[in-house]
Amino acid sequence: MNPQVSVLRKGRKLDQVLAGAREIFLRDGFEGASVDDIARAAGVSKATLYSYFSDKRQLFQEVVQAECQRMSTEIVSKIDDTMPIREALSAAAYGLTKFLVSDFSQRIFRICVAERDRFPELGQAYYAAGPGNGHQQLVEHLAASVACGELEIADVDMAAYQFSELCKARNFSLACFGVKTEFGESEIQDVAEAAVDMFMKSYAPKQA
Amino acid sequence: MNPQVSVLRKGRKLDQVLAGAREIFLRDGFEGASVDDIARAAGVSKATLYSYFSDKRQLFQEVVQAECQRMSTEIVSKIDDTMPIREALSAAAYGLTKFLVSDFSQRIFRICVAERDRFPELGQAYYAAGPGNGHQQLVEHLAASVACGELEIADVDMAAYQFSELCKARNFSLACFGVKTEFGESEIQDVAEAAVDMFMKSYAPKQA
DNA sequence: GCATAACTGAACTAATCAGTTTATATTTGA
DNA sequence: TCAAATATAAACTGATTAGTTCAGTTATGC
Repeated sequence: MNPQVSVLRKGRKLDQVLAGAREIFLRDGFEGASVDDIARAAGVSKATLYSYFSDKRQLFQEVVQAECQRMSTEIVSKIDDTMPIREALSAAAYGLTKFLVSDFSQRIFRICVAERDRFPELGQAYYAAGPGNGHQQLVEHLAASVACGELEIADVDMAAYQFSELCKARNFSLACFGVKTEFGESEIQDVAEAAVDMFMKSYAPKQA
Repeated sequence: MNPQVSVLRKGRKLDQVLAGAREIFLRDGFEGASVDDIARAAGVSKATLYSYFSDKRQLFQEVVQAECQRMSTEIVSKIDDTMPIREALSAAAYGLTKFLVSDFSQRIFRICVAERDRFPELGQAYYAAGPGNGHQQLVEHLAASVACGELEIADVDMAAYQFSELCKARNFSLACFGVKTEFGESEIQDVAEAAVDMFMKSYAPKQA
């Protein structure tokens, strides 16, 4: 709703603190990050840091919330309504497949998963801003394509889940478990194309 | 290779220690678990614990390795060759969909992801014993079905990845992020059926 | 230029936790 | 039965870290 709702003290170094915290939390996670490290990375004294935030927890939440907002707006800004469905899906599949194995996305994912017990609301907020949001967008596009006869889908909601899940085929698990961390263009394209192929074979009306 | 290769001192309380460690690590993760807690849960003194294991790390590795073996043999034991492909896939899809959102599987997954930096080889071992192993099994089955004309698949490897990924649709992400933790039978069945439907539409030859 | 708010650095507290030590007790097996 | 192996409880070390305090410094607005 309101992007700047936080009631943080204003002050010269607030942005520095947030930037430093973002860097260290993203690198080390919540438990792994030490407040001294954050203060050092931010170029700020610990006392200053604690004048903005009541504790480590609050600082962490503020950082992750900001990241969620960043991502959410970035994802939404990339949607294109004018293409025919296959092209639109190809573009979406490629973007998603690539994003899912990116270092940034993997780090955020790991933090959310790792801190699920300590911050139950964190994963939920991330889900809503990221995957949940994307899912909604996709459902709307699919429904529109069904309405104009481009697609034939009994359960649009499930189809949307399947689509995004297909973009995780092979690469995502490998990345999650650290079996493979770098992916070439073709490894991303292959998965994206296979996802679109499968999706279209299932849900595009056959011209008999 | 060798299931009992570990060179641990033998002694009366070894099994107790492992059981206690399993319980606490599974509950609290590596960093979250305290050795005192483990000793208490095992009904053993800390000194005894440290007479078996040189440090917390080694104890953790031993526990996770044992869990991987347990799971791997359990999964392999459930495979059935005699069914027609659609039924076999339905059975596999249901089993996998259910397993993926189980408390146990989610906990192991979270630990592997959370401790990726501290134990890079942990996620890799788990992947090999679990998802990787399952993938191999599936590839073989699919290849056999292709050979006898039941299926028509250009890229069997990719198809297998797609199949197991489809079983994660909707539920898995929700569980991962803690948005939803309990799933009813029908929520599992729906996903499994949708996975098989999509898979068959893509890869079962049309009887024209 | 000066009062005020913001910031610094460094030392300090209090808690947690991995791993060790020691003196004592229990189990086992021969 | 007795000696060796194994286990115990509890106190201790040493390291790390969140959060506080405070005397002194720097920047800002008026």
